[in-house]
Amino acid sequence: MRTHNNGELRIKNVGENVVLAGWAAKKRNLGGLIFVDLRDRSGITQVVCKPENKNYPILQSVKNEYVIKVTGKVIERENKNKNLPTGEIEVDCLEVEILSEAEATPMIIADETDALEDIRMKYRYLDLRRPVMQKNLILRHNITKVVRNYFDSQDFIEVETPVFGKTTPEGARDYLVPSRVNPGKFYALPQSPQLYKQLLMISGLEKYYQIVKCFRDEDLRADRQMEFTQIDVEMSFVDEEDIYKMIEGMLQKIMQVTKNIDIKIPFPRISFDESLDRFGNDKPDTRFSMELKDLTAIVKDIDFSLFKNTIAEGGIIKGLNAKNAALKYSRKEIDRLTEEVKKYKAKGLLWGKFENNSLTGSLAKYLTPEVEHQLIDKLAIETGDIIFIISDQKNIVNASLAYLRNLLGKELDLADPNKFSYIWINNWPSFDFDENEQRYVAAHHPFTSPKDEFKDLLLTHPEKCYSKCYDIVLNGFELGSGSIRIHEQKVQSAMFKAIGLTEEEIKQKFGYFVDALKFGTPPHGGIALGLDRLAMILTNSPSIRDVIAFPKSANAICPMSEAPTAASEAQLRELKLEIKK
RNA sequence: GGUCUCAUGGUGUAGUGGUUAACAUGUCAGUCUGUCACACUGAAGAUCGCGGGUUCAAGUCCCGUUGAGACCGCCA
Repeated sequence: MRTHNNGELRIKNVGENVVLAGWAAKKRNLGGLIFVDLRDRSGITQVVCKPENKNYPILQSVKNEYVIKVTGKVIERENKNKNLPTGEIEVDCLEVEILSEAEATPMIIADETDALEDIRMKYRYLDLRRPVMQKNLILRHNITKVVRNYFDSQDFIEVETPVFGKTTPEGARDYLVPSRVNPGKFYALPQSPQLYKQLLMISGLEKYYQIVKCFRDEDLRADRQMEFTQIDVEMSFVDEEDIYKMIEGMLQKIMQVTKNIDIKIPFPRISFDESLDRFGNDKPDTRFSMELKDLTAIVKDIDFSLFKNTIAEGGIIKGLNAKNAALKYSRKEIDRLTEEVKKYKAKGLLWGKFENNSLTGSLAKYLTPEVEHQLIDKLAIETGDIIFIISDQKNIVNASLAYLRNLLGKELDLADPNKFSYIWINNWPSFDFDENEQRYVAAHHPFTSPKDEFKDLLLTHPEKCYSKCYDIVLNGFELGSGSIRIHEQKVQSAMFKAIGLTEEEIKQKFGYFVDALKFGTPPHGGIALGLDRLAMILTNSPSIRDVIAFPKSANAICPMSEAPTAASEAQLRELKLEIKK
């Protein structure tokens, strides 16, 4: 049908007869001369038509987003457009055929559309005509292409695992699918192919990967969808080092191909505890420093009831120093930040500016010269800096300061959007204590191997156990999470008991897996990386929705198709389900 | 489950309780032979999300409701 796409013609093609097709992105009718910007996935070529051409009236009738086919000759432009790759040439039209007409679109089809997200989602097919969206999807495609090539070159096998599976008790809420053939019973959609991939290791596949859809029935966010894609990896006869190396190699390739950036490997690594200590959370944005400092020891003796009470109740006092930001943060701005940290249950935000060699601000009057000195030293305060301090229970201090750190990073332009800063967070605690359920739950999942020295403490001192678990973090986003798995039946059984499962429950929920462990299990481990998040970060998109072709809204609704919809009575009858009144 | 924000021509916004709801863009008609955000002239296009209330008077204030978004909880 066509001889060229709309992005490829150059000055060297002048004189060639070509056939182009695409959407009329823009028509400029000068009266005696018509220009049409013909757009397809590859770009835009300008078509020109003069009144003496017999097709002039046809082109006159063409409107935005009509699909047309143009036969013509490549000519050099009188006025060149440097902003367009094809800007040195244009196609002098000989024949025009309207392939399909278009109504006026509800949104402008251009990178800089003015439509808000709900309109973009409702007319997603039009939104996806925008070059910027196509670029996002193409980058995503390039990631998966690199992933497949990389793992293939490393002797991995891609294996597909079932979508209809068994409900998993730990972790996120499952999506349930009623079974018509087995009335009253339900499949669960996988939150991850965790057990399948471990079974594949037991089967002796040794190196598995899969680019796989996963499902979680939890509330959505800008970086979370109910269905999402993971790069899922599992390897046998490996330790943590082997996994780090393999994944670093993959990410290095991805950065080369998609961003033309050579990232340094190995990535830095810090422990979970260190991350919490220095950044307040387990997913630090390491593009900038501005680390948190524990000030409890320094300020413990000053006469300030807030600090005294905090310490008496077992809390801590931490702070950070925003270099050179004193001028940017007026009283009003500080009040705004105070409101922001309240989201994370901080009751207030102490601050201080360094002026004329002394600290001013909400903290100043409580400080002795001695303590002031130590503070200045600890936070490396210089003229023009502003410090923020929060005094509360440890988890509140960390959560709110971590949030404040990210917020300041954004507002002070410390987080360079063109920088990509990977870091491993490892050495995680094996368990969290669930206050609601009053029991220990697996911090990662119950198949994560404890560090060797803690294997015997699972049942006696779960709070002391650390695991062979690691997260890969990029620019403050948790990109992936993995672990060396438990391959010894004894340890697995201790782990299940530690999280409060009875023999009965273990058998009922994980019986098939426990059985499998009996028959010769290689040491194995793996990781799963969020493809959507990676694509989101690499395209500098504000939302994961910008790298998913047809995403759901925050209320788990497809704004285009309006799914989910009510089921018909007949459908429910077949499933032997009650109709919701 | 909770907190907050938003809803006004197709799209994006403005709109001190008071006349005919304003602007940009898009659409339509016309003029125009070198535009590329073409330019210029003109026109059409809104029961101000929905329901109730306060008031002489509501796009504006109040209550409810629906939808959208951000965040907390939840979720790796």
